[in-house]
Order: sequence, then structure tokens, then C-alpha cells
Amino acid sequence: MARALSSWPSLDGHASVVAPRLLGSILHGPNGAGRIVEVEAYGSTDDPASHGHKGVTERTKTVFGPTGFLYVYLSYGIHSCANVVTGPQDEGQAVLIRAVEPLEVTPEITAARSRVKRQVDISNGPGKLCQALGIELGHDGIDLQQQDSAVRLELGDPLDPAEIVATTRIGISKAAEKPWRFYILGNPWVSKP
DNA sequence: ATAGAGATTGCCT
DNA sequence: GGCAATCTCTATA
Repeated sequence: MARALSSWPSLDGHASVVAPRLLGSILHGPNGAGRIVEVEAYGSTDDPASHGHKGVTERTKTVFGPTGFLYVYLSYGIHSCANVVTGPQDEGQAVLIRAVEPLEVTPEITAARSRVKRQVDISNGPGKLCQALGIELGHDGIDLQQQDSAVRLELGDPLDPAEIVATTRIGISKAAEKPWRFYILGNPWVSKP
């Protein structure tokens, strides 16, 4: 039995495998673009901390959709957080983008993050980068591979493993021991080096 | 129906 | 360092 080929083969693996592969890639949003410097993997049935763990809901249906699509959810009822759907379709896996380094701090980004004091506070957190790049709930479910999407992903070459740090995830209580947070060693935009 | 936790952030003391 | 803001989902009645 062959299953349908993924439209984006390099993302068609377990989130914990795909996550480090996304480091160094460019995320484009309405306000500008940023280089991904920190991510976290969320699995499905193997990961109690994942939104996909308990099956499809109105909020999480995108996670069970095609690989390479954007999953945006509202965190604490306030902040948008952006994820890349990975893994075989219908499994409910995704990679949370936790921090980006802006390629250029555009006027739109500055306006969206006008209260920051330190430069890195523009986008060194999952809610912050969404606000900076202009990613909102309404972008949930769009195809990151399409060139004309409001939010899209430009895959870069895989980084040297020596540049990547793997450690535990932040802000969760379940499955907190899994080393599924990945960031670029020495990058100042990482939220918690 | 109601209560409580949650992949966060920013302002307060 | 503490805590409010405020949406979604789950558990309990």
C-alpha cells in the first residue's frame, strides 16, 4: 500500500526530525521576513504536550492536514503562535517557531513591535515573532510552499549539526523531559539560550 | 453549566 | 518576581 506522496518531502517526517532541519530557513510574513533560529517539535500520540495528542478539534484541525501548511493557534487567548505542519498527514504533528532573526527590521515590523526596548525583543518568542511578522489567526491553514501565500517558508540548506543545540522544551508540564527544542548555537535572538 | 489549565507576554511592585 | 489579560478545550456535575 503506497500512500500519497507529500507535496513537500523534506518536511514529511516526525516533527522531532524535521524541527532542526527548519533552523536557518526563512519565514516570510506580511510585515517582513525572519531567519528561524529556535524551534520546538510537537508529536502526536507519542507526545502528551502536543495539541495533536487528543485528536482533531475545531482549533487544531490544521495540524491534521497536509505537511507544509501553517498552523496558527491562540495562546492564552491573546498571542498567535506559528507552527509548520510536519509528519505524515493526519498524524497531528507540528513544529512551533519560537524565535526568528529579522532579515531586515522593516517599518512595518517596527510599528508592530513599537514598545520593545531591546532589539532582540522584537522576535525572540513565539508570540513576539508572529506580532512582528504580522502572522495572525486568520493565516491558519495556508500553504507555506506557495510563493503567493501571505505567510510562506523558504527552506535553506541544513545547518552543520555542530551549530545546533538540542534541549528541553519551554513552558510545558507534560513530557517536559523530551529534548525537542532546537536552536542555533550562539544566536542572540534565541529566547532562552 | 461552570471551573481550571494552558506550546505567552508585558506591566507592576 | 508576581500577576493580569482572555480564548479553547477538558473535566466534572
